[in-house]
Amino acid sequence: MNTPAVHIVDDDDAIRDALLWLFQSRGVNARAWNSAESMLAACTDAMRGCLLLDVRMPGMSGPELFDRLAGRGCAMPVIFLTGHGDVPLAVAALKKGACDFIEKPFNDNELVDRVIEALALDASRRAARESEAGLAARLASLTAREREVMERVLAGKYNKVIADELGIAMRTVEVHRSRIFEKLGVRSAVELTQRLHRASPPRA
Amino acid sequence: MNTPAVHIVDDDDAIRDALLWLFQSRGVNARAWNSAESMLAACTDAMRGCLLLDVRMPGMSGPELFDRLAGRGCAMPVIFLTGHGDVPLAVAALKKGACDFIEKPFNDNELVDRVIEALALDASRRAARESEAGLAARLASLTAREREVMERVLAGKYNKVIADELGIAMRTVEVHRSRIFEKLGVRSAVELTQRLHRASPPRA
DNA sequence: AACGGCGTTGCGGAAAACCACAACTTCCGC
DNA sequence: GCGGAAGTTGTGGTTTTCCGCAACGCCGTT
Repeated sequence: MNTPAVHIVDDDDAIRDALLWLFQSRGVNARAWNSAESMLAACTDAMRGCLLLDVRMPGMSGPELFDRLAGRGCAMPVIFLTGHGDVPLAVAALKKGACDFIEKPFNDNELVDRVIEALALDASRRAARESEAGLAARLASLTAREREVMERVLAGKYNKVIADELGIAMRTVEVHRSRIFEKLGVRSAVELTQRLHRASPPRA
Repeated sequence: MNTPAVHIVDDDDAIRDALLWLFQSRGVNARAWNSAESMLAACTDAMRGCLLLDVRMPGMSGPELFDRLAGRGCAMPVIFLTGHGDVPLAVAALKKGACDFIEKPFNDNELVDRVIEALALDASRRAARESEAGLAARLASLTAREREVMERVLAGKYNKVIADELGIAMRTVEVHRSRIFEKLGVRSAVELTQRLHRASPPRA
């Protein structure tokens, strides 16, 4: 049901149809909405692919929809389509994380290329999140105490020190430690740190 | 000598002077060049701050200068100034890593704000590179053999296994190991992995 | 009350890491 | 050839980690 697709949002019937035809003729799955509101209502987390949004529409505008979706945690790449070359708008959109910003009239081949890029971006992002999600689930299965211990293990502290800090016996720390490793599927503190750093790379 | 500054490149004398005056009146250090070529010739790695480039200039254009500087490894954030609202150009510039793209006529306050942002970005980037450079220098001081050992330590292998793989005695591995820790200023394998991951975050 | 999850602890031992002291070889440049 | 850097190894001993086995108390559910 939720196969990756380019999700077109445009109030102009003619343009929607033309875009649908264009993408389908190129073998790209496409769906269309005639308003930002209807798309927003239909959007679920399971939706995959990318968005192709008209900037200027009656009611909710493209950028507005973009903000709403972002606020909702939607991670699909967004490409804007605009008829009037508004540079500040384009700059603002890209700085907010839009994937692309294309002026009408557009070149069919170029548009399709950009969309395919965006679809690929979504796929790779999604793959990255998958593996993160797996780790997150495992992290969630840790008990509070185990997390306290893990924190200190990651700080490179000796079990002895950790025991002192938490006011418990060394043996207890050892038990927690091995439970942590078991639950997270790693075999050493080194692997642990690497897993965590891979999952949540430091970003400014 | 190389205090952070906004480096203005514009062929129009009047605009250059106006910009210089604007920034200096706001307490922002500024320097100016009348062509991309002269700026390129004067640019050194030690130069700090940000660039404010006119897009359209006789000879080398702003975007062209941007490319050249990027190729040379210059890391200063770049803001483009353009008189003619060219959306595809703006999109291309931002996607290539430009910091901002502003249309003339610009609002003085806004321009200054953007420049200040860019200067801050440069400062923080530079700080990040500093610490990376420190680590890189230490890594460089490792001998080839030590690097071989480090690799395997980071893989979470036992000294015993490493010794087998390298065909040397366990004791030798221990010596290398402690040398590595000493040279890199860490006290455990855990700290080591964290240092390395902090310095070079994984990016797609 | 019985059961299970969680946190706790002790004992005892195997494995691994860590360390100071001491020494040998090779290779390279002065 | 001498001095030094790098790589290598051994001895002996301390410290830490890692584990299986066994057990107790608390708490919430059934």
